[in-house]
Amino acid sequence: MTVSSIDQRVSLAVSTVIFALRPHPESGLMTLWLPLVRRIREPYEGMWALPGGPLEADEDLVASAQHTLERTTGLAPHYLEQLYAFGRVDRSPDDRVVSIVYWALVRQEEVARAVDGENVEWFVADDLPQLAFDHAQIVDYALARLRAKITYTPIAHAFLPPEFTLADLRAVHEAVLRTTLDPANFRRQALGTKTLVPTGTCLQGTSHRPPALFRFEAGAPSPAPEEHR
Amino acid sequence: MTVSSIDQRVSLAVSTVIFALRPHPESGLMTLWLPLVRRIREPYEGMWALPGGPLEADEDLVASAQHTLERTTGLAPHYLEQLYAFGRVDRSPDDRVVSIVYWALVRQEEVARAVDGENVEWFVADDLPQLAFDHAQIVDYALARLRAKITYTPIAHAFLPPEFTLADLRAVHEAVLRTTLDPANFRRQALGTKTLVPTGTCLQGTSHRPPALFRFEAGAPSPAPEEHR
DNA sequence: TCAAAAGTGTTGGCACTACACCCATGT
DNA sequence: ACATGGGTGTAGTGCCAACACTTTTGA
Repeated sequence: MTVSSIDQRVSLAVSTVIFALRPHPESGLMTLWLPLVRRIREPYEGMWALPGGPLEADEDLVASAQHTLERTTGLAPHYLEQLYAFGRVDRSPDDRVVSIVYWALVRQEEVARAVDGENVEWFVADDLPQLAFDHAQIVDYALARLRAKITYTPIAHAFLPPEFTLADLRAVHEAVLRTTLDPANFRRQALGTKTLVPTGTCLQGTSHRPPALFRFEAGAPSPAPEEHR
Repeated sequence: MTVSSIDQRVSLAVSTVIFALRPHPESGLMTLWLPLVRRIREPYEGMWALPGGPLEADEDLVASAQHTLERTTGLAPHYLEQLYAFGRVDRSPDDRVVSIVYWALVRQEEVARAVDGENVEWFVADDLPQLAFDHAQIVDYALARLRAKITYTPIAHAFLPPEFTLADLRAVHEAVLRTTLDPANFRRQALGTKTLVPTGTCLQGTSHRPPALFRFEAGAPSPAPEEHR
C-alpha cells in the first residue's frame, strides 16, 4: 500500500445538531426543526450539512459547540450535550476528519431571524434533504437520543420560556415524541419529578379556567462529565 | 495573547477502560478490575494511566480501541462501546490532546498472563492509585456507565463463557453492582428479557440440584452508531 | 348557560419485592 | 437423612394508563 500525497494527519471538527420547535408548514402542528448550512466548497459543495468547524487549539469542546451555535442561530443554548464522536476512516472523501458532535436545544422565539439568511436554513427534522458526509446518520442518532432522553429527564423546559403552564410542557413532549399524551397523567408525572415549582400566579385571558404557571428548578445534575458551563 | 512556541495542533488519542472480574485480594469476593499502564515519559512519568495511543490516520476509532486492547490484554473484547470524548484544554500540560475513550468488557480467564508484565498491571477498579491526566474522572464515569447499563441491557454475559448458569449471571450482576440480589426475582427478570436460550443441558457435579445452562442470544441491537464490528 | 381546558379521583393491570415452599443432587 | 442451592408459587405494594368527574374561567 502506497502512502498517498494526502495529508497524513487526522483533523478534528466539532459539529452541533441544533433543535428548535416551530409549527409544521402543512399540518401546523408543532414539530422539531434544525438549521443546516450549505457547503460552499468541496467535498459535497452545495449540499446541506450540520453547522460546525475545526476545533481550535485553545478552545474547549463545549466552547466550540457554543461558538457554532452562536454563529448559526445568534444565541446561547438552553441545553447542550455531547452526542457522540464519529470517526470512520471513509466518512469524508480524501481527508480524515473525526467529528465530535453535540446536540442542543434552543427556543425558536429567540432565534435571530437575521442570521437565517445566506447559507443557513431551517428544516423539519424528520424531513431533511440529502445531507453531506454521514450527517444524516448523525441527525437520526441525535433525534433518537432526544426522544429517549425527554422521557426520563426534564429537558423539555429548554424549549420553553422561564415560566410556562403544564399544557405548554405537555405540548413540547407531544411535539418531540409525535404523540398525544393524557393531560391528567402527564400532570401527575411531571409534578412527580419535583423539578417544577409553582410560581403562584396563573396565566390570564384564556377563555377557560386559568392554568397555573411553573418555573423549572434544577434537580440533581447528570453524571455527564465536563459539561459544567 | 501571544502565540506560544508550543505545538498549535490538536492531537487525538483513543484510550480504553478495560473491565474484568476477578476475586478481591482480601475479601475474596468478585470485583471489577482494570489494567493500567505505567507512563514511561513526561508528563506524569512513572504514574499509572489508561491504555491508549494516538489515532492513526488509516484506523477507525473502534479499531484503535481494539488494538489498544489487544496490546494490553492480548485479546479481543466481548463488549466495546464509546464512552465519551474528553477535550478540556488543560487536561494535559503543555500540549493539547483530545481523547476519545472507549470502555470494554473482557473475560478474566482469557487474559494472557504474559502480557501482565513490565508496564501493565491490573488494579481493583474502586481502589486505584493516583492516575495521570483526568483519567480518574474518566474511570469514574466508565464505572457509572457500566453500573447503569448492566441494569437495563444484557451486557453481563460479556464477562461469562458462552454457556453459563443463572447463578453465574447473577454473580456478575452482584459483583458489578456490589449488592446481593434475590435469586428468584433475578431469574424471572433475566428470563423476561428474552435474551437467554436454554441449552437443554445442565451443569453436573454440584453437590446440589444441577442448574440449567443458558446461552446468550442477541436481541434487538442498540441504536448506537458505528459500532458494527 | 355553555364550551373548553384545568385539575382531581378512581379503577384495573402490570411489574417488582419479599419470602414461603418444593425439587434434585452429592455427601 | 440432610445440607445446598435450583427453581416455582404467591401475597403485598407501588406505578401507570384510562377515563369519569368536578372546577373555573370567557363568551
